[in-house]
Amino acid sequence: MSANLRDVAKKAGVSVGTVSNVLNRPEVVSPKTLERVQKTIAELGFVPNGFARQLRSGYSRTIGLVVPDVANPFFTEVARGVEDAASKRNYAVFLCNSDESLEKENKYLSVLIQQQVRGVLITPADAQGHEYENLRERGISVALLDTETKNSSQCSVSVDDVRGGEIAIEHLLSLGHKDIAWVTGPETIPQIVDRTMGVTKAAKVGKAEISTIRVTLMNVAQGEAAAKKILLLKKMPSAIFCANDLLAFGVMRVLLDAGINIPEQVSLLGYDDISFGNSAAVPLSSISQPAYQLGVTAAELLISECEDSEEHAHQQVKFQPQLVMRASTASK
Amino acid sequence: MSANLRDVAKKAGVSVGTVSNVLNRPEVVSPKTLERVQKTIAELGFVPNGFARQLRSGYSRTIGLVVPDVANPFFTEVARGVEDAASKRNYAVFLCNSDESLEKENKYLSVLIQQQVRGVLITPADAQGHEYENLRERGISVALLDTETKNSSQCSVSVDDVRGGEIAIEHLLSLGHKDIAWVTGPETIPQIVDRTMGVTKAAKVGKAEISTIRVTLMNVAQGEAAAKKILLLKKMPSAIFCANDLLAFGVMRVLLDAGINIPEQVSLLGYDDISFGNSAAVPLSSISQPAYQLGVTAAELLISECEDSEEHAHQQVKFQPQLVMRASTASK
DNA sequence: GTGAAAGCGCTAACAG
DNA sequence: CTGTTAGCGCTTTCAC
Repeated sequence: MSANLRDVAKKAGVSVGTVSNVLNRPEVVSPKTLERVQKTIAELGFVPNGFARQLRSGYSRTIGLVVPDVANPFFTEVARGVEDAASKRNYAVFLCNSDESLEKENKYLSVLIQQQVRGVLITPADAQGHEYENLRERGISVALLDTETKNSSQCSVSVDDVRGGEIAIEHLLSLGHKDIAWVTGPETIPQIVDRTMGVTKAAKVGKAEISTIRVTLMNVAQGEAAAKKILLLKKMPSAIFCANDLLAFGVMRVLLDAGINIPEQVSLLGYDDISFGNSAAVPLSSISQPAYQLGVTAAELLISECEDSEEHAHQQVKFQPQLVMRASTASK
Repeated sequence: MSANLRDVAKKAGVSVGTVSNVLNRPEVVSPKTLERVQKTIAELGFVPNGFARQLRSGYSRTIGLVVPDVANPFFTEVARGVEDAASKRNYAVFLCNSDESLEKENKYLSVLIQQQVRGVLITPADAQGHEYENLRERGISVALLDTETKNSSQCSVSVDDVRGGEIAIEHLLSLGHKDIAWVTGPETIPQIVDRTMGVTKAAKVGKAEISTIRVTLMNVAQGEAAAKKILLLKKMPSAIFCANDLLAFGVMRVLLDAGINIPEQVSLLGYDDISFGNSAAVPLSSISQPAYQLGVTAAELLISECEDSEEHAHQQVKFQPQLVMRASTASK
């Protein structure tokens, strides 16, 4: 088995306390001893046992990241941001996919409690009350990711989804579109609720007519299904706005296959601006969100809360979405 | 703070040993005591401290997953597979991105040792010796992911990359292409070495001429750079084979922008068959790998090794790649 | 069937 | 500056 603190101490001819000091407060150890102990540590390939350390100190250096699905490029980017920022602060990240199911979310939360994570970054599966009191009671910090919080007793990092919905419709309106299909996901998802609110608001102002096509999952296949429904409508809309880019890709495929030109016959607008949008059959116009930055900011906020919960002031950071115009939207 | 074993014991009027028994071997506890203790546990919302438990028992229920970059859709799929399979067995997964750097890989490995993971699933950053003796010495199981191992003392789950390279060239040869550009990554990456071997082998058999364009990272931007180099060649190849789909997307973009038709003027073939290939400007022909399945299989193998290292027989699982023909390759 | 007690490996007082 | 020591919360003999 591998070496432990006592082995190092014995071999270096010092006490365990000194070795512990070398590890945790090297500045209080004399240079000579420091060097000798460090050499021994290297020789033995000693790595401190995290459990024991954490058991003693009461704190781990791990955080949990709970997202609906890392396979969605938006969340993949977010996850990379979280991971990079956490790693910079020497934290390790547990990755959990909730698949937008409350049940899976709870299961993972309980796993994370057992693993004694220091904090949790979560994109809630459900629009309702994200209190996570059971975590807080245990001293686990929680920050909301890509979701805004109403109460100011927790941190959140989000993108203004209401504004995103607005921007999208305003863009389509500016191109002369008044008859717009809104391909959207389950109303249980907070982001969907907000974007819909923005859509409705902008449509009212601009006197546009919105027909809603609701799907159960936000992926390419469901986008294809949605497009098939649109093709059956008595009157084709002149523009289609999708709640994310994956849906838009699915819609694009089916429309092109049906011989409908984009953007000549129908304008198509996505959401998330995932990097592949650029390489699509028709480069996809989209609403861009700073995904990587979102992850970085959230991780930094969470870790700062973990490390000095006294000093820490909860923040609600809100990024602004941006319209990225490519080839898939055009004047009517 | 939250309740611990002693609190439960005191409240229930029993000893800590008994509470521990309730938790771990309920069958040895008398029904009456059992019920009383369980009620107390529920009342106090007691969740055992994982550290202490693991410190004592010596084993955690966590594994580490080290991949070059989760943002690459291929590895995202793999990661989902790993996560799903691990979660089914009640393991939590640490996610680490090595960015194809040995230094980062080592840093993460040391973090994982500290976290006392039970096993590690790794796609090595470097083609050379993946022994990971320092992990094994510590009783941490290691399985290679998307990389074949030479020695039979460890598990590996991989896809036949030599064959993949061959299939690709054979496909292009069958379409009449004899002058092929091979856009590839660093030779330090095992997958690259193997695919190149397959390419070379098939080219020799088919008497094709291969010109190699090497890039440092396997992403879209580098694909664009490679395409610019190809445009400067005195003689354009009639087909381009890229070491992954991201490179191919970059190449596609630049060629289309330069007014070159795909596949009429140049055939383009990718590798990985990521799901967006379908939605690309020209639907991308590619070599498909069972990414999700790869992740699931690797996680199951690793966990089975962790749980009974006595019984466990090391396995080298090798999946076969498959040609997926779409619109980007055609007869010369 | 239950309780007492010895650590797992480490950190953080506290003495010296 | 270094050594000694008491636990962190739990599991696991070993008595009773």
